Amino acid sequence: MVPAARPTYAVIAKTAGVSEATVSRVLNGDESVHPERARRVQEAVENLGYKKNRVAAALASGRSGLIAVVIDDDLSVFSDPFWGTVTSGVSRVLMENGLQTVLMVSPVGSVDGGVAHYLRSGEVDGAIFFALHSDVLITNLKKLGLPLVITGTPHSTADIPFVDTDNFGGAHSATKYLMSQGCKKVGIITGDIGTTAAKQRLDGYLQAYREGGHVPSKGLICEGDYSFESGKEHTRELLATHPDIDAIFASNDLMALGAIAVLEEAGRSVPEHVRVIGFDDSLIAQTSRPALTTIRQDVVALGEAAGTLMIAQLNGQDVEPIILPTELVIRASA
Amino acid sequence: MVPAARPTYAVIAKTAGVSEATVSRVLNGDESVHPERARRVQEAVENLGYKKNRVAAALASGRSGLIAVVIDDDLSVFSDPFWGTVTSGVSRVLMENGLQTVLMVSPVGSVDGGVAHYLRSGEVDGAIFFALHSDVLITNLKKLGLPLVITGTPHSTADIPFVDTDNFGGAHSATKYLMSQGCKKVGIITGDIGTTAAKQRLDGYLQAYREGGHVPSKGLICEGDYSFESGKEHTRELLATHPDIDAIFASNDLMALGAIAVLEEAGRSVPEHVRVIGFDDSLIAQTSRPALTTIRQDVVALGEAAGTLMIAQLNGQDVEPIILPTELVIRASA
DNA sequence: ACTACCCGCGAAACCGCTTTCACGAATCAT
DNA sequence: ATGATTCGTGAAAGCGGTTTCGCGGGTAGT
Repeated sequence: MVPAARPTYAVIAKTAGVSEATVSRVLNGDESVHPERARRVQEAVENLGYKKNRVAAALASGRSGLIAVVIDDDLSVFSDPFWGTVTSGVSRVLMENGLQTVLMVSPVGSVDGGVAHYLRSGEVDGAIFFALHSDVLITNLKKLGLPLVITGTPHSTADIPFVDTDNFGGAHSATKYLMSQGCKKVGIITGDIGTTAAKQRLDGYLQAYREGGHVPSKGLICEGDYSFESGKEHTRELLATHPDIDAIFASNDLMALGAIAVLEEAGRSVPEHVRVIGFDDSLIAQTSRPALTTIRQDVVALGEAAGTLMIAQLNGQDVEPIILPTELVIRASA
Repeated sequence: MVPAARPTYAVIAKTAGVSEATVSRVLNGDESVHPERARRVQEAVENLGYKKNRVAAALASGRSGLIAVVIDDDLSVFSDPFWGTVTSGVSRVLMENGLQTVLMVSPVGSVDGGVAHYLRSGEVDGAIFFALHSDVLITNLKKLGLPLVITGTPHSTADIPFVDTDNFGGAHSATKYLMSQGCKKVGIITGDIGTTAAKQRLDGYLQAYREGGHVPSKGLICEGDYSFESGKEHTRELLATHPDIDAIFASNDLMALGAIAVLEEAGRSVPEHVRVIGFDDSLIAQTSRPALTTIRQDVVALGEAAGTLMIAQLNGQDVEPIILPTELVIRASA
């Protein structure tokens, strides 16, 4: 026996004794259908176990119900739990709203690459991008009228909706805290300065420094790349140029661990001689020894915010960027 | 000026001077079209910048070009980079084959939940599942004829294609190695025994023990849950019941770090007094101090294998499970 | 030379849902 | 009472491809 083919509007309409148009109205929440007939349709749907064919609906309506999440695989997709976590937050919110998440892990650089084509082709109703080095693709897509959300602050704030962690505030409070603990020479290891997040964290650090009435010597600022190795390397550098350094603020936890490793190798104990503070509050912050003092950012919430912003746009609402607060988590390293 | 609407078959056909049917043939690689006409079509496609509407194609052909990746968010989706990494591997392979990845992060338990419905509704051409506690949903879906791939070994090996790391082999070689270093009392902290991976790793450990001519005392086997805390807890337990323990094999790196933390707190240095070995070779294995000796599994490859298996099925090929080898990575902890 | 095939190609049906349009009935204003 | 609106509803035209079916012409078989 062939499994009963999935029912279509035709049979729903017949068993409910209405037209297909009415079925469509009921199933799309059109209020203008007489309650009694609506009930009959609902009933037929129940009894037949009807499930709408989204593909057909998509073709007819021009809305696919798919949202692309675009991740540039140039950078640290692998091994960095950050993106996966954000994405799951996004996905959950979208699902609750009847939308599906289409994952695109691909080099995004080119404005004419496969991704760009795909997005332009109208098969998705919107796209959520993860921090990019360049905005050209974005502004380009924006012209198409495709709803967009950026996770991370875009370079040009050309009114593209975005969500981000309060990088500036987090870095500011980290630095402030170090100073309040009596540190005089606070080094910073930034992330790739091409990213706005790294830039903002640097700015927060500088601002805190200024508020303390000082200006950090140029040499206290190192540009890292978020990797463990770069944390180690720049800590060695800092140690060489500033033997009297008494604190290091690393722009992520991984580099902070690198810093701690080098410091202890060099016989400086953490936090007694040098305090170290990270950023993210990722898993490794909790498991390292000494446990890492760090700035917590809520990554799942970031994803959810991105999803929310997308939904809002699809509903035609005006949207404002969302900046999520950070929290200083004091553990053993500072 | 309105942006030129995307061209359809109608205009391609007209400019190429052929019928829409022929356009379709050319665009789907049907060999039976006269080369000359095919060329004309290709040309028209080029000139007009035509891009096929996948939604329409999906409706007409019944193939959506979408593959679902289903992740049960009951377990450790957040904070565990594993799933994200596998997924990116999957995504890349699928993309190379013109397929898109639809992410579904959702409680999967129920056979009638939203996910099950979605999969049944024929909007995806296949589904890739991540390790589940139960197989009922799977066998259920299999009846539908939906191509399936499981990442992780299913409980019933009811010929569902799956990909997995060689858990048994990895655990076996880890334990063997510890013994070869002279360890006599090797404890194991397993993962949740409800998962086949945890079970297999335990089996590998037991097998190695047996080959060494001994049988581990019951008390040397602890069931953890892959968390840092559980690594700590069970290590305390082991220390209490077996003060003379000289090695611990943890079923993942995170628990291994927990073990090290407790051991050093208790004054046992690693690896001098107690050797510790983990599983995964995740980022934390490299950054911990002492750096963790561990069993490496290639997580990206796992995802790629899953993608490959899916493609093979879609092409109607017979598929065999894929088991990826592991590698012992010797660092400082053992 | 005549029938039997095969091959390349176009016409048209079709996939299942959405949406426009127009119609008849009911409601309202004058 | 009459014309103007409004309202619920169904018929039908898409949405943009895919695929079946059959036709005409060329090739092969006898």
